[in-house]
Amino acid sequence: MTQREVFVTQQPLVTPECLSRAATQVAPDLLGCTLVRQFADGSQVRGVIVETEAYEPGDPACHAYRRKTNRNAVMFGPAGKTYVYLIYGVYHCLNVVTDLAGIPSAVLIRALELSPAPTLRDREKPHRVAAGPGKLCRALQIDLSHTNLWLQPGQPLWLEQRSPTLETEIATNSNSVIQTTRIGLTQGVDLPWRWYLADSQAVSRR
DNA sequence: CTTCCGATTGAA
DNA sequence: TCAATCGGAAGG
Repeated sequence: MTQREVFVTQQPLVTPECLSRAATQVAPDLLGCTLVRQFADGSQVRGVIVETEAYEPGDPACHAYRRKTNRNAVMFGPAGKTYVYLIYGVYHCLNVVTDLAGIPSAVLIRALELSPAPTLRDREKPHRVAAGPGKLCRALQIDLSHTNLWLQPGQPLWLEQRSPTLETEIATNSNSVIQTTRIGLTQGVDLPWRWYLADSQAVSRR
């Protein structure tokens, strides 16, 4: 019997320490990292993060801008947890909580390049299936039950660092990352707190 | 309690 | 340009 060994090169995890910095620092650093979704049966769907936005204290667009509520409470806690909310009663959005406890902030994951590309009977182009915060949550079956969870193996979601190849590319080529203003906001529209990988076809919008 | 609204998406 | 659809936040 011929059997081939399959070597899974798993990158180091993105740890709470790494995430315990300003959201505006973490957001660009998450580009190229992999979001892993593991289901109850052990199966996984992975996606490389290609677009992010930062939300910080003093930012009128931040859900924690006014006060601490039941919904945004997790943003006031330590870095490394999920913050999922429902938008327009239709879509869910996934955030990674950042910075020190007491500094409510988070990074919105806006788009993923799924691997392998989904083979759905979908009218959508495969590389666009997770091209948007609502779409990626739909693709990875993320809902309100996934808020306030630690991002670590054993949980439904966790983060892995960039591959050495991508790390080199991003570190070497200053044109590989684009920084612009955020999308869909009614407040804080001028803050340049959105980042995306220039080469990605999964970016929600340019 | 009532009213209003949104860090979206895709169809018209 | 605009509706869908609902949890949460604000106001009375």
